Amino acid sequence: MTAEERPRVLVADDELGVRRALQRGLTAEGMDVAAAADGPSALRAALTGAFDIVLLDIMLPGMSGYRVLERLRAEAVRTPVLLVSAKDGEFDQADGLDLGADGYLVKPFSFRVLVAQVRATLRRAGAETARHRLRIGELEVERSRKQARWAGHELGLSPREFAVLDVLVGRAGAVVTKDELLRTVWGDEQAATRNAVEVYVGYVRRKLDAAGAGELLRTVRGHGYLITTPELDAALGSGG
Amino acid sequence: MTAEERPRVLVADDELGVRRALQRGLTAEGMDVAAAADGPSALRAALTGAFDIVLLDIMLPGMSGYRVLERLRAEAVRTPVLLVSAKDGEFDQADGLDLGADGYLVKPFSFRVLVAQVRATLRRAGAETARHRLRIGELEVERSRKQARWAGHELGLSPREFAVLDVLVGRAGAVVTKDELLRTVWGDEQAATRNAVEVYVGYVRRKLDAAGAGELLRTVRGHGYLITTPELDAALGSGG
DNA sequence: CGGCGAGCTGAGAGACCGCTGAGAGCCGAT
DNA sequence: ATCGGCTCTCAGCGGTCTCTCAGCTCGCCG
Repeated sequence: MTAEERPRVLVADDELGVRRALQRGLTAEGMDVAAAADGPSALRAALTGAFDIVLLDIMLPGMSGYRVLERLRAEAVRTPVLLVSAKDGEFDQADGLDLGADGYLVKPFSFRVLVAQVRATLRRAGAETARHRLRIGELEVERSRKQARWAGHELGLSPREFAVLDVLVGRAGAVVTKDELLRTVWGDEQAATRNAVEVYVGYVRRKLDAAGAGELLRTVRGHGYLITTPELDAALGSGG
Repeated sequence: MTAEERPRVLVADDELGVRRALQRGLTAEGMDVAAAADGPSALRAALTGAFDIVLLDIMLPGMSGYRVLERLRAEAVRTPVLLVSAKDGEFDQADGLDLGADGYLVKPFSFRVLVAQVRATLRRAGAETARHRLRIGELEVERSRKQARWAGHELGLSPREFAVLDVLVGRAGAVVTKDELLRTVWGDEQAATRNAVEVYVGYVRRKLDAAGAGELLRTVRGHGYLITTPELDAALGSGG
């Protein structure tokens, strides 16, 4: 597990100002930030497992932060979650921690405390729990087992193929260029050419097709490749 | 996770009343509690690694909680630490988390919040605690006796073979690479080559086969070896 | 409509991976 | 000294995987 990549943070808050501020601030701290404005979309985005940490406001429209957290844990998603609340009642805090939260922040919090919390939580979780299992729709990528499944059906990828899919899924919702794939999968020496990437994406595609995942891995002509879901589009697209 | 044993808690606080109260309360919650009244003795106790969690007051005679924590981490002791303080300044909190604390409590805290924090932290750390007797389906590995059995039938492994199986079983459900096995079984000097790992996995396999455990130890080409069972797959795949 | 460049793919060579049998070296027990 | 068990290396074998090449398709632009 590469040590210091850019951590991916999901911010779930109903106030546009908060989302904007956190997005700007955390980006400046070297993190990739996605945002969700309501409970259901926060849950959908978090369920993909594509994030290293979730900042979850408790009072969200559609579905409370508590219930989002509860559902997440019920689905065996172990992404670290920091609960954020304007309340400071002890009951809230105890309930949140019992539900499997990894920390608690009370509004108004200082940005410095927030960053320290996020960093500490990321450090604690390390590479082990975070983004251990990724889910994009029916696609499941289990890193500890080097296994990829579509609708429960094992794809049987070779190591290279798995590495390619892993990178794409890890950056789900964003276009990944061929050069990026070359760098991360083939290494910085870049022994291989870009065509190798095309060939391997082709292999992965064939196996996805065979399992029934037709249009999942898309080509964005002139830019690279993209794996996404509507949920992620929403979170990553709306800048706040 | 493993069945709930009694967690061992170290309480470091200079006020006798607080120590008494926590001792009584946490014991009633099913935990074993030890207490330290000053920094140096807290450090000495924590350095033993015999605790599952440390409640560390920041203002301690002889040595501040910060420095205790710092020394602990410097000595590579990773026991979870909850910092406790009367202060609520943001700087304290940020510093503590940066030093490697696992949580923060501000006095006066309610007992309910404390217990929730402790539980949450234990739960988080819990997965990695050592286990003595491992069971993977019909396979039983008894570490203290260096014995492995399949369906009650002793396998008769040599020390090396046992060590290999032990690592694999300890990581059941995840792929273990040959280099990882080399490091953990053969030691960091890596006197042996990767082929030695292949040879020993072969030996272990033969003995497992002889006992009737055919497909247990699988090869994941290009990645390493994997021991798993349908039950484990199910647990990791949904319930966690 | 024609041309260009981007991307896709079938074929194939060679490298690489993992397994195995044989056996050398080492050690403790007899 | 001899034996047997354990550890580990070596060489060789299938078999798979990786990656290049060349030809092809397709979308885009003028």
